[in-house]
Amino acid sequence: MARKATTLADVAAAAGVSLSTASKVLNGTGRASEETRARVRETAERLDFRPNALARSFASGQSELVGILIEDASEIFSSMVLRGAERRLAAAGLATLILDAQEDRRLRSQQVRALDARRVDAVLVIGSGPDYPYPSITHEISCPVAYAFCTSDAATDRAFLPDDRAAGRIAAEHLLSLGRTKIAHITEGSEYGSAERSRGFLEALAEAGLQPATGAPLAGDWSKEWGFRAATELLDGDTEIDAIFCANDPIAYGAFAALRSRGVRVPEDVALMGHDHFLQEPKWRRSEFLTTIDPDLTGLGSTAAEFLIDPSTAADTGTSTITPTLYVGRTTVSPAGDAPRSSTDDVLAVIDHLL
Amino acid sequence: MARKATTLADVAAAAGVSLSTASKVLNGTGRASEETRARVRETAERLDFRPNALARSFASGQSELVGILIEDASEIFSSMVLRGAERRLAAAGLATLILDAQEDRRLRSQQVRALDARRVDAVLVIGSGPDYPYPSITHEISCPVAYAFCTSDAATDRAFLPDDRAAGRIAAEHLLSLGRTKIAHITEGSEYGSAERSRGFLEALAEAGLQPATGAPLAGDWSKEWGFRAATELLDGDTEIDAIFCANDPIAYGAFAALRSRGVRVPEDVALMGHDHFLQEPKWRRSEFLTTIDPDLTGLGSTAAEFLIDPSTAADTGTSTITPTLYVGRTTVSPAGDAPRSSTDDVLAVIDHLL
DNA sequence: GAAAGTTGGGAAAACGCTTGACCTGATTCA
DNA sequence: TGAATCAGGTCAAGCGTTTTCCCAACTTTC
Repeated sequence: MARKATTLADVAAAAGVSLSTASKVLNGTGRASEETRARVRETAERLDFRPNALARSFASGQSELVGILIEDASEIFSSMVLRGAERRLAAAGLATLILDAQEDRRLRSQQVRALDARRVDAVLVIGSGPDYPYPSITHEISCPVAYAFCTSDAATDRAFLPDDRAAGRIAAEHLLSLGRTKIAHITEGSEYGSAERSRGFLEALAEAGLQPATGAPLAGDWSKEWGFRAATELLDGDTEIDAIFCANDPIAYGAFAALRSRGVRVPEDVALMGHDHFLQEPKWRRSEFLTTIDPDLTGLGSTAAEFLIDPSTAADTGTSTITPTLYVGRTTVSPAGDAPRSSTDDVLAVIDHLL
Repeated sequence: MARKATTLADVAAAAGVSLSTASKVLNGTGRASEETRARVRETAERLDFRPNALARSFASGQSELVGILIEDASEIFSSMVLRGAERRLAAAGLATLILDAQEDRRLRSQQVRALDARRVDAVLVIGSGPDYPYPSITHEISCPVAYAFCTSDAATDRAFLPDDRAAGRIAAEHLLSLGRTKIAHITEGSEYGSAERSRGFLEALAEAGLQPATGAPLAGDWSKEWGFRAATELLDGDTEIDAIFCANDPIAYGAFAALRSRGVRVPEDVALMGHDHFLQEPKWRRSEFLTTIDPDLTGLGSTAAEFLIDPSTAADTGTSTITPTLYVGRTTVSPAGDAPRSSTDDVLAVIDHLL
């Protein structure tokens, strides 16, 4: 500990130049002969000069710090956005100050003040999804603000959202491209939630002159239990189906269990797909089992970060969306030829036994 | 944006006092009459004075920022430690600067310099577990450093680890308390890894005059596949067992699948337990299915943070351990009375964790 | 009623760096 | 040859606080 830090003044003195010259050389601003540059650099190195970032920030008015206001960092979706943003910012040499509001309004405004006090260069707000507009903080702080995974309640704020509608379309197009036509849709039923996803799905279906096998989507909640129940009822009913699009992965897993328990072959008899893809993260959970759609939340995070780093990369106002990606797994397309059975197959066997 | 910030000087002038008086009042240092205090405070309030934290830090030498150096924030164990630490620090009004080294040595030392440059008040290193000693950075930076979820390679550094030995003991004691005596132990086999956990387990067993049913623990890796395989072999062999302690939860889930696939009842025929408990986080994954031991990694994080906030709370050198907690689930104790227990629940649990 | 203490408050020196104005000598241009 | 240009540097003014002295005016104390 306690090693009296060497200051720029020390370096300047040791190198026989003025303070300002030393500063300019080390920052690459201003002019200096090649010789002087070298001497200053070498001296700084030799003296193990570590610029005091506090002083620098203070003097230059740039903290090289960006604040991230997140509603709930332990929530899986937000945390993916966070990760994407962090990486991008780190790559740009910006440190991040992450404040978790834990859904507490009072805390939130305190935190805005704290970020303002620390003179962060920019703020990224990570919300709880498209359905929860964030109270705009753009005017409470004097730096650029972007909203990721939420909109702000001020329409002119810069926001980034996943393209849920596209996700729905992609799902429909994938299933249609496989020749499936009797497609069921198990979704969540609140007014918001999966609405856009379903809308996109229905649109694409309609463009192909189709509608869900059940007429309307089956609406419940986001749980695997609901998936299990819905699929079971579907099988017990008399609508014939050859595919199911579930609004999220848990529902799809539940549906899968139901299908298998009735001896329905997936994907041969019924193709199954979900949406989220995060169950396959991190590495230890990776699998190529379920066909699903990845809203690319980390991409969303990095895009939002990119905007803050260099606002010219995007329109500086309004909301833009991130295009999702389809991940094809074994629940819509059978492995080619006699692909080696994975240990997952064992599990499937187990499930069969259990029921 | 751009609201020209009001400075302390503005406040002082408006309140008709000197700069220093204003500063003292607002910080509660120095002396001032009650009347002056009130006036200054009121003026600051009225002018919406937001102290420039950068300047303050610069002047006072205290950044009110603690750096967190984490090896891999996307790794579940470290991230729990991180969460615990963050919460504790936030509660103490300290912001955290989180740097993810992503297991890159060069990056790591850059990051240490970055933290030093920013004059953080303390640094918390979050490692990758007891088996990966972290190269001590204590002398590369002039502030207190604590190591959480790892030791440093300098014995005198302050480190915090989970008490793996105690975890093993607790497991044994739980199973013994249930009257089980033919207990198998499926663990991971590297030299380090689960060694302490197993040691504690074997010790406690020995104290009861027992040893594992199989004589020695079954050693493999950390995967559910290994759990499945080991349990299968166990059932195929001729050692009789009435309980299995698995070194982690994935192994336990694999073992569960194997047991169920053979029609073995859990817990009636064989009691099963694991270790980790994190699969049950976050909320949407919570379940009380598997009996397991929680190493209390968030507690570890907050304890380490506590140490940095107030070093007097603990010895200021050496390693200390965090006591784990037992969570009793349905794999060792049947639900009381005739609680409904559909096998569907089990299946869903399996799907959830294995696929 | 003088010495000693206490209380309220101010002046000014850091803190370490950035930055723009300015200076000097050499080179170029007309 | 004189003016204009330019490279290479230096000077000094901030930046917004904290903090260390120091002072004046009261209060006690003996």
